[in-house]
Amino acid sequence: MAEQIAKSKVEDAELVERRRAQLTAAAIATFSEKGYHVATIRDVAKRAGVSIGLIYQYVQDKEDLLFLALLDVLESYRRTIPIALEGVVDPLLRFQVAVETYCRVNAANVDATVLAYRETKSLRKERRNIIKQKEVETNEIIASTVRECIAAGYFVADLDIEMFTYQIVMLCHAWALKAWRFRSRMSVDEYLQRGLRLLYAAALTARGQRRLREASPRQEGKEDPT
Amino acid sequence: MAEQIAKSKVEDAELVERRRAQLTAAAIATFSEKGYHVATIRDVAKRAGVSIGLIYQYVQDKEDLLFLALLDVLESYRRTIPIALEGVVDPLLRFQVAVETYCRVNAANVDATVLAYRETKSLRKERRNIIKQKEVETNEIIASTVRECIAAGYFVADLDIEMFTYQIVMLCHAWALKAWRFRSRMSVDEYLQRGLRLLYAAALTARGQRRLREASPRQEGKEDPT
Amino acid sequence: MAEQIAKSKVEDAELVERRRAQLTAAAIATFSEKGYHVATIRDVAKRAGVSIGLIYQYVQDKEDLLFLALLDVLESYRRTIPIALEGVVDPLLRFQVAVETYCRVNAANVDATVLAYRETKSLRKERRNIIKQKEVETNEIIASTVRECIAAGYFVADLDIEMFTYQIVMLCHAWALKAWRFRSRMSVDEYLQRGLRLLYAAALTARGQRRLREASPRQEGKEDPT
Amino acid sequence: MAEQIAKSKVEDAELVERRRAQLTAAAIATFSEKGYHVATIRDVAKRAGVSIGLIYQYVQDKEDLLFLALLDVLESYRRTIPIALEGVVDPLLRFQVAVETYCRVNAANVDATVLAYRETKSLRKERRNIIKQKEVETNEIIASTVRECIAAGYFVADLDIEMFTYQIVMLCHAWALKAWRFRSRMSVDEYLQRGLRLLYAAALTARGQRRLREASPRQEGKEDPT
DNA sequence: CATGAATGAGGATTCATTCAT
DNA sequence: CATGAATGAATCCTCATTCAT
Repeated sequence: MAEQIAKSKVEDAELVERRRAQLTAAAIATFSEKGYHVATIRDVAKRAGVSIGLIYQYVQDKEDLLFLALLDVLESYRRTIPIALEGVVDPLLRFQVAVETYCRVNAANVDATVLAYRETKSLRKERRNIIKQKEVETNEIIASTVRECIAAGYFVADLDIEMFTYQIVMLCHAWALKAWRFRSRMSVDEYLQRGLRLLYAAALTARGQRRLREASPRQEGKEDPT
Repeated sequence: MAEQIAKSKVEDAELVERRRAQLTAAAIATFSEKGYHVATIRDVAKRAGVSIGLIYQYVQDKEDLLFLALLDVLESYRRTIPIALEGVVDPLLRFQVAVETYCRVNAANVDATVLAYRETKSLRKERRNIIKQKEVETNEIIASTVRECIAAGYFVADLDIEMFTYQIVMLCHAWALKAWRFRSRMSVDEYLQRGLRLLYAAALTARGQRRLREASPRQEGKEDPT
Repeated sequence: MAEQIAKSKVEDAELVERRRAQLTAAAIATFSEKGYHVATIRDVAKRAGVSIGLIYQYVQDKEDLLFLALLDVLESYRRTIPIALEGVVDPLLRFQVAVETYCRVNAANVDATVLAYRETKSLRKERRNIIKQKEVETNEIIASTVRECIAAGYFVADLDIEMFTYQIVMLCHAWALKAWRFRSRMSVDEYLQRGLRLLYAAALTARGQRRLREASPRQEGKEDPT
Repeated sequence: MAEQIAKSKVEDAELVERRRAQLTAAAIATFSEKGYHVATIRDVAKRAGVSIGLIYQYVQDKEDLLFLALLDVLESYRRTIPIALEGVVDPLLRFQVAVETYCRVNAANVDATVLAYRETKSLRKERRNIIKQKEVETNEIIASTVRECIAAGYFVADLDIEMFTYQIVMLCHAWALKAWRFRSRMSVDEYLQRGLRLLYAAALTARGQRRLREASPRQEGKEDPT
């Protein structure tokens, strides 16, 4: 959580929570739009509909705002993916749901993802590491579904799990990073399918392929888990 | 070239060339280290070993410096890859050399690549588009080797060329973007081999696999072409 | 008023009014002393006893300060002359009071008048025109008293009103512009009397001359209306 | 002369003369157009068609250029009026020719006159005094024709010579200073006639009036002496 | 003599942060 | 708690002046 780091001058914990959420949202929007350094505290205050002074009661400095913003993005993965996975038991399905959810959350927050790539370096080392740690944890959620698939014999036993997971993650990020190339020509879902098909080639066993064919129809029946 | 955009107050073309190169190098180093907005013109001047005023004789403003820096990175691909490909005829080898070169140039300029991801947005639209265009052109170099491999029957005929190329490119970029994760645990070459192996699975035909096995020994025998 | 043009970042209208007056006074003093371009914002801030940043909360840029300064001078005529004219009914007296007041306000703000002559050109065209317009309006106040004198038969019917008014105005301005010549040798009042005597020759009818002789004693009895 | 003040690094006196004239012309044009402080040495160099370095071989600093420019304007009166007066013997005619010439030179150099009003203060005191002295001398030329007119009985014996002369001078200057008001509505000659008519009222004796009527036809026959 | 590249002090302006209300 | 006026350090950029060629 953010509270470990940033101290607030306000006592009322519930209010702090609410205000911080408000400020974080404004920060993400503002920083994404203008970039962290170009955006001013005034901009954030205006967007949040509060005064400049108010901000400094819940946050120590401008960097806190950036930290809160970046943290929020990473948190949303941790919150969303497990929820989407609930009740899904088949390993291949779990893998698919995890990836799809990750990709969609990402697609729904393109600005925030780009922000993370642009401005993580603007944080002081200590906090940068926290962000990196969060990212590793998120990747781990996907990596674990990969491992399950191997255990279930859907993915080849000698799969390079680390690289495979990273390529999946980069595939999702690329949608945000290179949005200008893809967005006009295909939907996220289409993008993801085309990207995954290539990666499946390296991972799926014969059994996995069979499972995939059976599972596929289900895809259409499933509602957007975001 | 950069000259289409940035006008200099100095006449002597050869001097302009030299000074700009000097400034570009200093800009890449400085902006990479501190970030574009945090770095000051003074920083760049100091690094280049020149006065502040000198900079403004060759460049209109700070953004020009960023533009020059980003352009330089993209240009280095265009310069280097074709040179590395010279004399290489076998399509699969050409693909490999192109990718390796791309990856190595990238690895040799990690800072610059990261800079491109962070700061392209800091350019005004017009210039941002020039940068994007250059990137597309670079990707096209790789894409063309992919097409050659398909024509030669090394890669499957129904390969999703666009996605495949993009995944290759992102694989290379990821080395720079996520250096903190990989660099301590493997070399670039190892990284690239592991990453490529996954992607080859989707691309190689049986014939391509055979060709790859024959070609592989070459890898070890060949010197770094960068 | 100035508000039509310059926007302030501060809301409180009353405070804006007060601060602007403070800044305008400092600007007039500073710019008059050093000249607009030589004077620095720091100089103005110091003179006003405020911080540099404070200035930029009430003014958009340095030129705003100049505009405010020049406007203020012109405004002071519009404020002062009508007040001095209050209750004065005789046309010739009205003319005299108007001219004297104009001349005294001018003499009390020699610096500002000189500033206007020196720096009006430093304003961007739009604003320069506003200044010119104000000047025309001020002249018109005097011109109207001239017309009254003609109507009353004090001034000759075929008087070249425009030129006459302009010469009056220039006479007053010259006190400021050529202060170095006159100031050591005579008082403003004396200067004005000597200058007016020449111009009266062209304007007064016989009846006007008679009226002037009667009115003159009043001069001594009247207090300085500035 | 200017040489008393500004020292040149170049020996050849004739060349210095020529170069200075060239630079002075460029300085007047540039400073008039942009104002002394806004204009750059580069601007002047460009206008003169020489290098920046060249300027510093004939002039010590930027202020020298301003001094040279202002001096040149004043000089042109001293050169031109006596020439125009050559051969003119009648005092009233001499007065008229002097004033007309003054006014026309002034009108032909409106920019320079305005420049003098704007930037004389930008000179260091010592030089400012030289400029003032020149102005006094120029006025003296006109004042002397006034005195001649009094001696000849054309002007009233108790004429306030100083004020009268000054009003004449200001009348001429006003054409330059308030060009925006008059220029579109009348010619310089018309302007001068209308202005003079008012002032004549204070100066002319009955005899002077007669002389003026006789002399007037001359006006049309005389060519522009500028 | 002439050139113009190089220098760097100096000025306008911005904006994170504080604090009195 | 909330506000927003006030502060001033810090930055980009300009331009007079120098000096090597």
